[in-house]
Amino acid sequence: MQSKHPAGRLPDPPNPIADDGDEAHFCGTCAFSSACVAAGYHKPDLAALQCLVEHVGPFRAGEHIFRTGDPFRAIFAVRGGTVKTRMVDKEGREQVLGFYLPGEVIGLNAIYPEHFPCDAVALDTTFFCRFSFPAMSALASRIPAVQQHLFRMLSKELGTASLLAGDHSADERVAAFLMDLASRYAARGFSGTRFHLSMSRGDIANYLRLAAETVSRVLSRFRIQKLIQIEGRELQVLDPKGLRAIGQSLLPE
Amino acid sequence: MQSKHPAGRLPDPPNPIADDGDEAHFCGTCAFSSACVAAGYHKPDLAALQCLVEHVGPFRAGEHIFRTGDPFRAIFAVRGGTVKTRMVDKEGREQVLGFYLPGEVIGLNAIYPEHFPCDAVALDTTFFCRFSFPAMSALASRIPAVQQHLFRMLSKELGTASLLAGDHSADERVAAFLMDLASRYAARGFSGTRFHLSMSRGDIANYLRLAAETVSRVLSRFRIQKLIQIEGRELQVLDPKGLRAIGQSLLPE
DNA sequence: CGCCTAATTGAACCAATTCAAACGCTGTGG
DNA sequence: CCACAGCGTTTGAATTGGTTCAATTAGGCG
Repeated sequence: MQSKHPAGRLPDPPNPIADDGDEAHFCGTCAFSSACVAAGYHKPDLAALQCLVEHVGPFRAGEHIFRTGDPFRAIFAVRGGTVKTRMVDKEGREQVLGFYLPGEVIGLNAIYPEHFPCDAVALDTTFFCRFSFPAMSALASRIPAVQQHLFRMLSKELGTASLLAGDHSADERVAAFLMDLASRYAARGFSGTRFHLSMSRGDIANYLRLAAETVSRVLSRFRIQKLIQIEGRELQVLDPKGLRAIGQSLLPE
Repeated sequence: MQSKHPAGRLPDPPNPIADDGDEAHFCGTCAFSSACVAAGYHKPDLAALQCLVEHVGPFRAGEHIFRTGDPFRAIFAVRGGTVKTRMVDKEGREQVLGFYLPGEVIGLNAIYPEHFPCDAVALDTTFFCRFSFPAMSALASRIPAVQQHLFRMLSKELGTASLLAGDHSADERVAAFLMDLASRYAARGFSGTRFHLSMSRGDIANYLRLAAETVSRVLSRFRIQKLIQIEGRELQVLDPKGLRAIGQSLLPE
């Protein structure tokens, strides 16, 4: 996935969602694939699941998928590209809540308030599967696997605050952030050692509750220490063990 | 887990759950009350809901309701008392994840991993309703209101990270913490201006990512500024508007 | 080419931490 | 009954990691 043309301002989406003809393959990296499988690809249930999905996009860097206060009607699975969610307080200060990679889902935190409590902003060219939530819950009532999948996704997201937890040094936070990204990319079949940072240093810093300058300094230090290779936003993890060791107290296990 | 007499030192709990005879009234402050109401108090569904509930407790200060790694079988609604959830990293450092008051639910973050990812520790004498999660999901499939209620609880908890978000001063954090507690107490019918802090300064500090000394200093300052009255753990909010103003960027609205 | 924004790097500063000491409360044991 | 130990809390003084301010460099695009 991940558009073939990652850079921002292309006149037109390079590869409009072209693989619709091969749903089974397309869904392989989708957040709902396991639910689909559980529902059974050949049962009529699957038709219902397909039915409530809508492919949306492309959105380009800086565009909003939804905005704070928008009425909640659907959740979005990222098919390609990267998204940040953020809140903006009334003084205009931004607070980055998270980054979402292909296969991950945004909008779950809007179920309860029934309005989106945050903005979702594309960091590069992004595509989504849009799932009508009312239709999804109705389906969940009929198909236990779908219900279970929703419960699990929600519960999983509850465990995601860990990168921000605790009083940890800038080094720990940045190392843990990089390894978290790496493992999430790896989990979706991308390289876990070489990837593109779709977000700016400022976004990373904001997310980690650091200053952009601090993130820059830490990354420079990691490079000097041969933990990573980084040029602009192209990252290569040279010493995963070393990074993991630094960020260990913030990472799983 | 959940023995009636959890190894405690008291010969007997002061006020053993005495209101079982009046379920409807008892459930008034319960986290599931709205689901019960939606299910209809007089339908057979309600019987099913009652059926999967088990009253557990008392637990006394310091006792564990569940521990990291315990297999996930149930969620717990706090009936009385206060609970903290926490993680302990391998260096032995504690990380407080949250405090839970009567009417609130713990254990939702264990659905996905299928094991509790944290400890739950009683801060004072606590009682719970224990809901078998398999039974609960089965019921949710049959009763849309129950399913919706679970979705909403999960989603609501996703929005709870806000007190920790952002780079905010100690004053902002503490003020927001106090007002958050106040509003949660008020929402459950307790006083929102006078309440007991069941947790130590150290727990508050850990939760807010501050040092215990800092919390102590801020509280002292707030007292001098006549924002609060505080003696030990007995708190009275004298100037809710003032506190809210200080913590505004961390609080709803 | 030149503008604009992002990123890097250096130096000064500051809020919160750490270190340290004293106080108060509670439970224990002589 | 009182002395003592242990823990939580408060308060003061010194330290520091990260921020802020500032200047420079690099990169993308009209």
